[in-house]
Amino acid sequence: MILHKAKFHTAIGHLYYLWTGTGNDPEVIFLGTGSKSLDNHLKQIMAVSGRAEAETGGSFTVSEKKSPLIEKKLIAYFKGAIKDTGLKTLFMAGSRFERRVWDAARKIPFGETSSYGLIAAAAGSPWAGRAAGNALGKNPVMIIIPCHRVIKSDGSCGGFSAGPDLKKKLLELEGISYTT
DNA sequence: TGCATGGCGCCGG
DNA sequence: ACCGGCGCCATGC
Repeated sequence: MILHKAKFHTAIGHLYYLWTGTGNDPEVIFLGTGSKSLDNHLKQIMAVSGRAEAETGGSFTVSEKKSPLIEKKLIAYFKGAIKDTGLKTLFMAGSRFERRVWDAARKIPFGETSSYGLIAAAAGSPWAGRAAGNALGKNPVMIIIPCHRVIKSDGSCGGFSAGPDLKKKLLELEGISYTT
């Protein structure tokens, strides 16, 4: 399996991503704000695959390569031209619970918010709001899975792995403001 | 197996 | 409104 990694500049700063597939039909494996976070995710993938490799014999090669389509969609999103990137994702790490949480968060529409408790319930564990927060902190594809739309049940903003300021910025792009 | 660690939630003071 | 405490739950070491 071939994994591509690349970096580009956007309205919210540099973004680093990892992807696979073809130019017309890319699958995003990771999207984040730091090269370090990308490398960490790559490590997790290797750790997970190390176990799978024993059975399948499969392996990876990683190379630097851009995806014009991925970059175009994200830039259009930041410009406000589209409300959904429509990009495909591929989870190569993460527990069952984490994947369920990510899938639940993906369904939150542009301009709307949900809460950690509600996401936990949607993931099948109604009282696991805290754990849902942990899982969202490991969201491998920010923006594509809009975990920034998950806020605290009391209406306050809550945390964000890439920094609370960026969370507010992403929400403001959708007409939701946190002046405080 | 146990224990600490979180992007939480709720109730008191 | 702002805390502190306590309960909650999935992970990692």
